[in-house]
Amino acid sequence: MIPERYNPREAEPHWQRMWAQARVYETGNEPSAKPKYYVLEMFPYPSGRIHMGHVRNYAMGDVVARYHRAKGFDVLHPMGWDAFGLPAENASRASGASPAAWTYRNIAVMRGQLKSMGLSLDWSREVATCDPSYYKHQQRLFLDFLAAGLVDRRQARVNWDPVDMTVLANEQVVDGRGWRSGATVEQRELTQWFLRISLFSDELLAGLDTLERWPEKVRLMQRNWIGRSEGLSLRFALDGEPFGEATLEVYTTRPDTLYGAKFLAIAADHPLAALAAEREPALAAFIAEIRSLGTSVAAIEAAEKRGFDTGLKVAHPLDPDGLLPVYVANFVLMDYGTGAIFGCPAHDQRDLDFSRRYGLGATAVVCPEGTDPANFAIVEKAYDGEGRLINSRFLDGMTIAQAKEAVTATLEPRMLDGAPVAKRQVNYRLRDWGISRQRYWGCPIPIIHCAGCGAVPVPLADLPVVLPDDVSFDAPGNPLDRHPAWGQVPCPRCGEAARRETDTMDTFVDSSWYFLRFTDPWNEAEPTDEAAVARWMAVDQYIGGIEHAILHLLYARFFTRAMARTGHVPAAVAEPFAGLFTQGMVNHESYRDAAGAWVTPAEVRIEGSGEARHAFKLDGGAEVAIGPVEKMSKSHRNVVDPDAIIADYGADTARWFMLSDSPPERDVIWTEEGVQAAAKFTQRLWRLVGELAGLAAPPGMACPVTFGTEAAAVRKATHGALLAIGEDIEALRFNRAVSRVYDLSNRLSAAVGAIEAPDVPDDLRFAFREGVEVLVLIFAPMMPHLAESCWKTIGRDDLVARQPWPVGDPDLVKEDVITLPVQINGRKRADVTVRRDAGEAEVKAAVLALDAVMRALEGRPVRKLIVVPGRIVNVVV
RNA sequence: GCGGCCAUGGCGGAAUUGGUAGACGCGCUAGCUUGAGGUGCUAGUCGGGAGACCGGUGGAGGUUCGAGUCCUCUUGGCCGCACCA
Repeated sequence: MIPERYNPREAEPHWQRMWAQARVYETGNEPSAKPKYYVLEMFPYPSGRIHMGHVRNYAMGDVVARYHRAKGFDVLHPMGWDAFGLPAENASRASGASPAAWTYRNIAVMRGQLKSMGLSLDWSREVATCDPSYYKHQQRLFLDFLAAGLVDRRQARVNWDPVDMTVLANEQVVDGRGWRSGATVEQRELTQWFLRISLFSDELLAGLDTLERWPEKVRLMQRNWIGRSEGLSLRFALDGEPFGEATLEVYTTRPDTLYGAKFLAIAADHPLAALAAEREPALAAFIAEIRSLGTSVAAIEAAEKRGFDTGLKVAHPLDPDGLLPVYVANFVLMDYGTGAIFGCPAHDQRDLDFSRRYGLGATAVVCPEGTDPANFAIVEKAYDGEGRLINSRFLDGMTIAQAKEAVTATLEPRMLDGAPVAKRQVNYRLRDWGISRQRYWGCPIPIIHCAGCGAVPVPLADLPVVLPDDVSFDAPGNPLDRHPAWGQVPCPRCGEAARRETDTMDTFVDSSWYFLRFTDPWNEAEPTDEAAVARWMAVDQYIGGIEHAILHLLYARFFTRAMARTGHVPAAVAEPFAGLFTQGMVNHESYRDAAGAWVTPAEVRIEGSGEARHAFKLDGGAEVAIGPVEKMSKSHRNVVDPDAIIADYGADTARWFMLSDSPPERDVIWTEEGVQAAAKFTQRLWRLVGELAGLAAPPGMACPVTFGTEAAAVRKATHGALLAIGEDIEALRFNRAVSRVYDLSNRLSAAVGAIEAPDVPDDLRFAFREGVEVLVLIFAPMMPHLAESCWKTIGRDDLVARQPWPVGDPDLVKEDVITLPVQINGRKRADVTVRRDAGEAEVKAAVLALDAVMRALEGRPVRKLIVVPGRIVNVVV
């Protein structure tokens, strides 16, 4: 009988219905004796359709979820939508549909696509951040943060995106351009709401050390982003107290180089610069010029150190006779440290560049060990290495660390204008998080501005502040500002006419706590339920793209702490994500026609291979140039649509291919050959399982007492694969897990092929039953639909999705006799077969008796004989 | 500029974490089968050599009985931050 082909188009929807009916993937919050496991993939933005990156991300998460479910865990595996954001407004502007209608339509489409992937998600916990039932709680959190002092409202120079007409966080400015629009960012003064993440700088930094299951790369990026530095705040006496100012304060991490100071430099925005500019028009012009360059790409690339002498002088704190000039300089930042520095040209490259331009000199005060100070001169390159102090009076001969300590100890007790000259200070690069956005499609900030009472919180009973439906996008800027009625409300405190805050929150706020909401999404009264959070948090395995290494993950870590402080998260939950995995991208070849236009893979036919590989347009047959392999992107049109692949080959094939070959953290190249191979393998498994169904014992046969050679070999392969694949999945090495399935199917296939007699003995029939069940169960996390169909074929009438993970027996994998490689001088020259538990002496004797060893020795004596038990033997001649 | 990662057959990659380099897949070669909508099977596939054997993990050194794995230098590629005092 010719076995029928496996038809995923029929089987996949069938099993998806069966799973849904049996509600196998829904997880309640009622108490359970099982250990919990929370696996989460970064939730998608509902852009319209899922892409291959989603398929890869969710296939990985689903393997982890299904494996842990089989291992006996209570698994939480939810899904939702990061649904606020600019594209909805842009779509609205283009099509006229409201952002809400556009977003919910996209969610419906994408939910259907995710369901067609057969993911074991608990859809009963689905949330969308744009839904009032979600953002109501976010507004509550904002108000609680405000009451707890974690929110600030202040004037701030902000990054303004002139195309999107909105404020951007520092993190959203990439090379001086808006992360979304690509427009050159301008600086503007606006009143903004800030979340005071900088209060947690130290905690967020220290917490990184506890995140052992995070990639080192991500921890390092966050460490650098927080940017802790230890230094000294130093107050210089201003000569003659200009403008009534007695001192100028600078921040330095190198107080040891104080005797090398040649000048002070202040930022263009420094208050002293403004005062000096009032009496010096040329300085005012210089400041205006610096500001106009702002953070533009041109300014950063030019990177030329420029300054303007204010004419002010300060006294050197260790040399009262020495006066230093004060410059306004373009490379000094107002929002780091005190906005002022002292310049030591010999030991800082920027200071040296500046000094050389303005002829301020450079005195070396640190000399590398082993170099004669008399011959040590700084010309073009500043020296920032280790060494001993020179030209520094009482510091001479000290190491840098000793000199830092000596300067600090000398100046700390000294007073100047009623305050210590020096103060130890820790600085951070991390700034507070400006969350105000002048957009419609975001979470409204629940504040009412009253002329008499100021910024008044919306009473909790009035939440949510719901976005109005009737808005238009025919003018740039924020439609909420232009809405005739929405913003006009009475002040909750005095009852006078007042105005709603029309700014909405940065969408990164929405994604900073969704993983907490998933623990109890049904809770209408509170953002979270303490017991549910305690039960499910932390997320055991979080999976997503490396592009979120800093922003999203840092904000989520901050929110977890801020919510703990405001009573929404138990204090025991220190970190939100115990394990983090960042998966690679999905790449594809790109194609361009003769006119240079990008052509999609679906429009192309490939012929030949290697050098003779050519691509032709399906329509017309014209040859198209095969371009480099790069990230799938709309702009280069090198995208493959998951829907088309699932319709063609089935979800299991797409999932299997996404998990094959490339290690999950690395980029994978989507190829037609790869999909074909995956599709062929599904059919091969189907045929093999069909054959084994005819040869294997019925389910539940008692284990025979003894096994013959063939049956033992089958069992060895089965249990070997089972033990290995469990380790691979737990370590997220999906590519190796895939190769184990190939390997086991090859071995079972060979065993079937070796059968000669029509009567299969009982021991082998048992081994085949065990083998085929294990085979199906170990590929089930990756190809769950095929697994269900195979399970039925082998006479099981329950669901694979409900089966426990089988238990491997390590004893079956071991052999009674083992073959050890024998090296002579580190090179493999022979094999030796010994009993598994043979002692060292026995192994040595066996090795020395080998023909190959005697030949290789050629009568020379053995200098050393190393036996690594169970591994290898090395003969040193 | 500062910080980090990576380099293994024609290709994606594996290597029990210092112990037989190239598992598994793709591609390719040969043969058989099938015979028209994504076939299937068998054998081979790092290089040299008929062979025993010799060489081989970007390059050069080193540590070690033993190095793809550890150390130093070097070449190439990728990523993050970017005037942070």
